[in-house]
Amino acid sequence: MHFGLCSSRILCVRVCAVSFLRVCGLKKTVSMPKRAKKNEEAVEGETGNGAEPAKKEKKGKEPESPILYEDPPAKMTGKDGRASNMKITSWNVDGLRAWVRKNGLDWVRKEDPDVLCLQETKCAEKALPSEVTDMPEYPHKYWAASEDKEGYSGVAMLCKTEPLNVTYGIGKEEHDKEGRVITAEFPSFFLVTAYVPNASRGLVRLDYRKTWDVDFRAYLSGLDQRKPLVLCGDLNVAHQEIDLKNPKGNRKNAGFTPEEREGFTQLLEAGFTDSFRELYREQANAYTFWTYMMNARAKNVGWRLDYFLLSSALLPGLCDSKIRNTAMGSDHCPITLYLAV
Amino acid sequence: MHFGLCSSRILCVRVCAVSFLRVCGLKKTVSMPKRAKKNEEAVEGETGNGAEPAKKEKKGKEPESPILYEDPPAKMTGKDGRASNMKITSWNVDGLRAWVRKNGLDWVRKEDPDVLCLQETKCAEKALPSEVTDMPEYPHKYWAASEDKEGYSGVAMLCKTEPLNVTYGIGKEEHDKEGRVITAEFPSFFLVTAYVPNASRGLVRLDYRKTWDVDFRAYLSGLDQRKPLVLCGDLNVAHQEIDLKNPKGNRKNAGFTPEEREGFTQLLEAGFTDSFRELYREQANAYTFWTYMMNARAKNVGWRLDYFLLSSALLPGLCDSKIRNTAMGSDHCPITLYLAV
DNA sequence: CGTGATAAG
DNA sequence: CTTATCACG
Repeated sequence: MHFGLCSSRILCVRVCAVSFLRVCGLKKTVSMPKRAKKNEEAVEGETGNGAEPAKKEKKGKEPESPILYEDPPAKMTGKDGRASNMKITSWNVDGLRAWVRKNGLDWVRKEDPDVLCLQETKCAEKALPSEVTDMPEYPHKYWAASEDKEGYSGVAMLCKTEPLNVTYGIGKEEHDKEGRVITAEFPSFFLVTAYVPNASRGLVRLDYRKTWDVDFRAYLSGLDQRKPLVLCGDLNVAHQEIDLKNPKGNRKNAGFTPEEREGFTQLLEAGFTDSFRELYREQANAYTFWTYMMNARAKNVGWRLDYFLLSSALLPGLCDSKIRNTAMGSDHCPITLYLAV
Repeated sequence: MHFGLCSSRILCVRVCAVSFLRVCGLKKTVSMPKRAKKNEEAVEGETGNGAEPAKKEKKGKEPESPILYEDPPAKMTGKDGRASNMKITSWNVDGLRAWVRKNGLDWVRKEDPDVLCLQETKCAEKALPSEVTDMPEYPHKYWAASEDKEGYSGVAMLCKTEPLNVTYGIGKEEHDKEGRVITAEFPSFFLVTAYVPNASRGLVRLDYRKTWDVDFRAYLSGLDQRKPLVLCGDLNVAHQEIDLKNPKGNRKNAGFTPEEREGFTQLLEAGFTDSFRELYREQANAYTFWTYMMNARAKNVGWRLDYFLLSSALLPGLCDSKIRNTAMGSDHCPITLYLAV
């Protein structure tokens, strides 16, 4: 086989074909080492949260395999000195049944959070595997599934202690048929887990997403007036350039359009804080999602799409916000919040 | 867990749910040995064709794992003493691409027939794997695919020597849109390979099947008047009780209804001979299909659905008709005909 | 149970 | 690439 004159056209075709799958920045390589090798920068990165610090100067090619660290231990006290007494994990599992088969629950048992929030369960309640429904560690379990499309979307919340109250959706008919939001009220805060609608390939659902962003923000602000809140989940947007490997190539792709990024900015302006970015201001290469295609995860060509956002009243109790990028079982990794409440 | 009073209802539900999937005669067992163990009858069976001889007297429970033999060598001469000079293999591959992944072609290369007929290829011509389209052993390849339903039905014929002529379908518009028949003309005979329409669960397509049987028989008779023929493929019927493990339970199921069996009988009455049954009159437990469900193949709970039928003029040259029940890669096994032409 | 198609990410 | 669903067997 030879390429010759038409190689640039072939490249173009490839880029077009995959450009909405969040693989921008990836080049198909003949072979890749499965395990990333350490480099000097990697060692420096220990201060951070499972990824290298931002490079001071971008020169030449990026390394093919930015390292994925073992998490350093979490900080267990807040700014105000209080000790963490609430541990929350959020994970987009990309199909709960497949994730259970891939032993995602083993990781959960080791992590042992007080509350486990799951997104993209893609599973009707009656089809839930017994391994999950039986879990005695979490006696209080809440499920939301898509009403129309079977096996689409869906979120869950598993709690060690019983919430005061649990509600589903955001109180607007047009948004509440896809099993995207569960809100649990605890004594001192609301916990909201969300799977925000994807703008989709060709941005065919971007208009809907903009409506969602407005209504969802209003919902959160309403809650926030009653009690401070934690929002976690797959917010389906990388906020800034630092939040994805290839910002340049993805400005017109779902998850990094100006509209979606602006939506996130407005959420922050409404009084919520991106806990990870609050603690790790400069941390680059810290992602929570990698497309399954093109070996993206091995090369750490990823996106930070999963977040813990906090009401300002909870900030003094923020202990740590971790990206658990070694946990496998989905195209997203879990994130964990340590909070003193 | 306990069953108690409702166990018979549970059984009923299971039977109803699977009764059209040709699993009748199967009981779900907690564990089954993967490899069948030999028994006295099995050793006797060496005379036959990969299965035990019919039991003289049925008493008590049937063995759970009738053995699957290695084929004894084929007889290589016909009744008239001529040596076999034409070897034909027929295999319902249940998805050619999956079958290639499961190394079906390795078996084919070892078997090395002069003509290879495949059914249920479920593959458009442009999607054929190169492993098949490249095969230099078979320079003459013919493909028929379903016109409307992508990935449905489809047959193929691969030949070492070029046929005089090749035609598709049976010359009736209403039957020829599903890629079910290829006819190749060789100097001294026609070779027809067919994937006969399944009557389907609930027998929803039994009426159509009856029309098919009439028209297909007329087509074959027309050919037979010009030149003797070999018909091979998945005829989607077990002719007699000996041709499936559980005749009693399947009389109302697709593949063993009186109508389908009668269609086969009329084919024989039109002058064609079931080559396997001609040579192995009493051979029981000789099947070519086992449902993937309930470990049916390990227990040899199967059906004989694949055949070589011969015009009477070819009978003197019939050397052997073999069921290759150790070949894996599909829910059907291949069959091979040795002929002197 | 398992194949292929299709939708979705 | 990988998860779901569905039709078909």
